[in-house]
Amino acid sequence: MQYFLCLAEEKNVTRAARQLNIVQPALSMQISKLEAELGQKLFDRSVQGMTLTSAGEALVRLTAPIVRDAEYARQEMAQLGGRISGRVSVGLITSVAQSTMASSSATVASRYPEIALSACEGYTETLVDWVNTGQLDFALINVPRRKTPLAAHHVMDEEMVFACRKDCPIKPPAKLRFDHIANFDLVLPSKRHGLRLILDEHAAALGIDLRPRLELDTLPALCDVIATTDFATVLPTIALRQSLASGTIRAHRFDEQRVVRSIAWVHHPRRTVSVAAKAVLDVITHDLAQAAATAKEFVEPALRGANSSYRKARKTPRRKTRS
Amino acid sequence: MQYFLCLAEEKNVTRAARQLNIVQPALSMQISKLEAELGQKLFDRSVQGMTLTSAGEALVRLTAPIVRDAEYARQEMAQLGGRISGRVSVGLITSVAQSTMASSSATVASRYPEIALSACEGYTETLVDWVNTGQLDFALINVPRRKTPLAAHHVMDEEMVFACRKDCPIKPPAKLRFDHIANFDLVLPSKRHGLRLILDEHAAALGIDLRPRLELDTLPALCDVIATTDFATVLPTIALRQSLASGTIRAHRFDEQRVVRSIAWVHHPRRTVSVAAKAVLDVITHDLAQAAATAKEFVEPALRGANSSYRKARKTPRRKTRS
DNA sequence: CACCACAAATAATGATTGATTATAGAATTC
DNA sequence: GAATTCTATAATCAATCATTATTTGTGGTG
Repeated sequence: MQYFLCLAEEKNVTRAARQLNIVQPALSMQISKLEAELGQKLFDRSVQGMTLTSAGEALVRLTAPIVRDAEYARQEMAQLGGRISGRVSVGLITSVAQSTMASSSATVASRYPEIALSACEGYTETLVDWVNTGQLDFALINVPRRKTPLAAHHVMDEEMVFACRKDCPIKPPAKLRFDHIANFDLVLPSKRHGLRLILDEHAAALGIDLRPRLELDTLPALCDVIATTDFATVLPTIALRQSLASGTIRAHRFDEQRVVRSIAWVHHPRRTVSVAAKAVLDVITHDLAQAAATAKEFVEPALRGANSSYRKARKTPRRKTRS
Repeated sequence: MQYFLCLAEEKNVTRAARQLNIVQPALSMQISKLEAELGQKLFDRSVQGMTLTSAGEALVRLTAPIVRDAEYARQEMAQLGGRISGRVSVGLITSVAQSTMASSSATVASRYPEIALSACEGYTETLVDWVNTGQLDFALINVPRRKTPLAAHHVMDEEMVFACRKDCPIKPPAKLRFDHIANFDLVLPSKRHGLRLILDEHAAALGIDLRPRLELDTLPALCDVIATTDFATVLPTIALRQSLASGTIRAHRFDEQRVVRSIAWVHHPRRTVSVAAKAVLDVITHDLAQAAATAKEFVEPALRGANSSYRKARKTPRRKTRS
């Protein structure tokens, strides 16, 4: 039924199927089955797609409220939350885990005492794997360039910034370009890391060859290296948040040739996400947005507009320490 | 979801499951799965059944309109009928087939030109089998004493009456009892026939032993024998309709120890009946009721009350000849 | 207290559904 | 006329759901 409505909107089996996270023949079959069951044609087939017959239009009118009600019911039940329970296991890429889990796990524990949460950290690729096999209910990952078989939902975009020690001898120029980083000794995540892949791709597109002197996958360690040596790095802001807040390092936004990484949450396309899992997701994304917002305040040059003055207003931003 | 609402009403898994044409563990599993998905208990389990929690009540309020709308949508789509199409194959016990198919097939053909109808005749038992294997969309059968695995819906009850030649030498008494039939030479359907089973059971309950001199399963032939010889029989009225209308035989209602057979339509419990099939079913049941009504007019003694005078009003009832 | 009766839950197996890959057919477009 | 784009069909494979058989738990009864 969902299928039918989606197709009715898209008027194109292939596209609708993609949107529904299934393959085209599956949709074709379901639709023809539906038509057989109702004993009437719902679509007029043409080469530029499928268009509703009058019967199809009638069915849209009849079924639209149903899915609307169903969606509403789901949400209502989720909000009935005091008693939400269940086992929820999530996977997070390290940057997300580092910046959210301390606070998020506490929030979940207090707000949903009957949820048993299990969070694990891992590389995008392995997390996708865990989700696929059902070991994880969902995962927050870097959007992979390659198609995954999972249902993905965008969470946020985040800029990757240059970072080095506070009093680094080599000062980055005011208008920092990505290719300037060749002048620094770099410490970066290994190739197994999604962030590194993004950097490599970006560099390759600009004809640069990234050759870090050091490769480190554990972010706290990496930050520590930055803070205590003259190494520099390029990381998303939230990964640097702790160190930025403590004032040991500083971060510079690129003026052009910006690098952006996107975070998405993924789940098994044909397994419904429990309300408990959704609740956990909400908590984490909320904390993640929070973390990103505060982290962004430390990056130089300050963003133009309201944000900038806002940042200047408080030199020592408080941060939630809820763990 | 249907399951949930049904259980909410019944408050008893076993009974609800029976009503849903599934077995008890199936329902148990589905419900607990639903609870896991929503992360909250929907029922309080006790020994005298299951009672809704507040969350369960909330879900009832939320889902009841959905199934209502869905049911409404089904019906609407069915009524949008001009264009109903599809292949429909039905099975009918002989008595029903004889009295309806001539007219019903014509009606279906004219009213639903895009339905391809295939009707077959058979014994209750074999028809049930065909339905089970999916060779038939549904069947009209005698309600079997044994449980079938099919979903059954009552269609009509019908009296079985004594019948013999118009000028039979042995006149049946005014107040006919079932055990009187032992005085006649009987021709009855064979033991393979559902009607015969009903008669045998009825006879056994009364301590009578039915020993027909002749066994015939083809109803027209049987009627012919009745009309042309001194044999007598006991059959449901509609099976005798043709011969009664032509005046060659006469039928007598039993005064006591009545025999009633029930007709039901059955379909695969987990296969949805297409609207085309439903349309065909409607036509057949309508014609069947019609046939039963006209057939009843010929049976003696006339029924008391309104019916009786109605019958007397027209000695030569017209009958639809639509074939 | 053992025993039975009844209701629901669990486990193992089996059938049906639905998704997937691969492929074919029909209609445009270049 | 080859390539592209869209939908439909066929065969295979996985997951869901239902079934039978069995177990657990609770209350009534001799």
